[in-house]
Amino acid sequence: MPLRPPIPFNTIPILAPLNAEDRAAVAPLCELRAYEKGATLFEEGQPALFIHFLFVGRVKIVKAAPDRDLILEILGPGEPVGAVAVFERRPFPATAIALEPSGTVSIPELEFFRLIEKRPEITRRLLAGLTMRLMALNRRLADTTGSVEYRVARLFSTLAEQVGKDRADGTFVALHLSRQDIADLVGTTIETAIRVMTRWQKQGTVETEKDGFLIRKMERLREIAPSE
Amino acid sequence: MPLRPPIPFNTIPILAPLNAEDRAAVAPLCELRAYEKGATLFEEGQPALFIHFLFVGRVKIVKAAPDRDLILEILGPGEPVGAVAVFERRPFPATAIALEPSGTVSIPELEFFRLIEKRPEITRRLLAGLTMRLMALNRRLADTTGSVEYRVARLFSTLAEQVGKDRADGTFVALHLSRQDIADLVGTTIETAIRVMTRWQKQGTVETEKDGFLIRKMERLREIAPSE
DNA sequence: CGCCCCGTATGATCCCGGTCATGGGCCGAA
DNA sequence: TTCGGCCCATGACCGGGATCATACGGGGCG
Repeated sequence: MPLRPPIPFNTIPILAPLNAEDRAAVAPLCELRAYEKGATLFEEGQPALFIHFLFVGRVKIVKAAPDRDLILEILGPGEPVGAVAVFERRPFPATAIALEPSGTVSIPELEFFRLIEKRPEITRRLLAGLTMRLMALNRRLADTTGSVEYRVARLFSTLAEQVGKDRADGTFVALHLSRQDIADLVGTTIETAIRVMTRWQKQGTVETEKDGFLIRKMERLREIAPSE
Repeated sequence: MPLRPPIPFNTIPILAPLNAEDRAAVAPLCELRAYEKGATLFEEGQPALFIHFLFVGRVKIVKAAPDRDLILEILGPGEPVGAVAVFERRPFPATAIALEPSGTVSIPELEFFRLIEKRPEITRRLLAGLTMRLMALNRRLADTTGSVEYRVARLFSTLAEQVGKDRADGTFVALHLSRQDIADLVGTTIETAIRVMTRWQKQGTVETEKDGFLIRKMERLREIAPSE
């Protein structure tokens, strides 16, 4: 039962990068669908004719096992449901069932791909959006790993490459960051940031000066292991 | 200086999903380029004519600031360099400079998009690959947050929805997982996993049976806070 | 039967880092 | 000048979890 209210593009990250014009082109293809708890969105083996994006609710992906079903994943709002199968033109490899009352934006794959072949801009924007999100996520993942000391060390290595000015006694970073700033940048508390900085101060690795930092022993910074 | 040796598709996640046929189609467009330390890949404002993928080395993205350059990011092997600008058909918004001797796979954007318009399969595979990686990353990010107890609680909630069989005394999960398995699933050590399980055993939340687990107090599991 | 391996269990210890409290130096405003 | 704020520094303490060591029970197997 196709409906015609506005499509919630912004709650669907994959479609969010589309501009107004693209959206106007895509919108007529979209159906908004509602599923009750326990309803089946699609079943394993069916041809993947629709790209579904979940915008409210929760859906489980299950694979029928010999004795009992096996849940592969549980998807929430914003996530694509079965999109990979659609893109790869394969039948759905598993079954999707609503765990709660759920709503999807569903697009017939045939028309969707016909559209993006006619309007390559859309492809480009989809690729751009996905690429950006991937890079952002990668960064977030990398930045939350490792010990605090490791993260601060990476921060200063980066700063050195950025505004680093080589001097006789080391590399000077002409940037006044408060301990609080450092703590925020690496995601810790001010006390821990202070402790790291004073430790480095004492061992002559990095010194805090009036209007910046002097990195005396860059090697020392690079030697610090993630320890995780 | 275009070279013709094999393209390292597998070190470039965005291109990795392409199959042999696609690769054969894409390969002739690719140039392998080498940059010395300090060399410029492209400069801010230039039209984005090439998609670059870094397969060895390290590249910084800098934006010229009034006094000093500002490093926006540092990219490593496998990452696209300036791809978003290419996809969106905009001039490069910043400059890319090799921090180390680096190598890229570079593809002329015009020919690349001409190719994928001729072979929509490639688009589909690119979209599928990106979507899969995004979903995987999202999951990893979500699953590394919170205390161990919280993560184990989530694991069992999920299992309950999966193979949960309601009984008079609770929900039975007919799945024999060793403590080691549990530890691996939530990313901790075996001892910590054991401690959580014995704690729950004692307080009658989850009991380990011969060939599965009996969840006696599902509410208790849901009450456990992330604590982070 | 005895031996050994594997999985489970538990205690001791240690480290990292967050929280709380306290104190000192510097500076601008009253 | 004095007072209140802000930033830096330091110590005490605690909790989560990793690591190490040890112990116990149940099988398979020579």
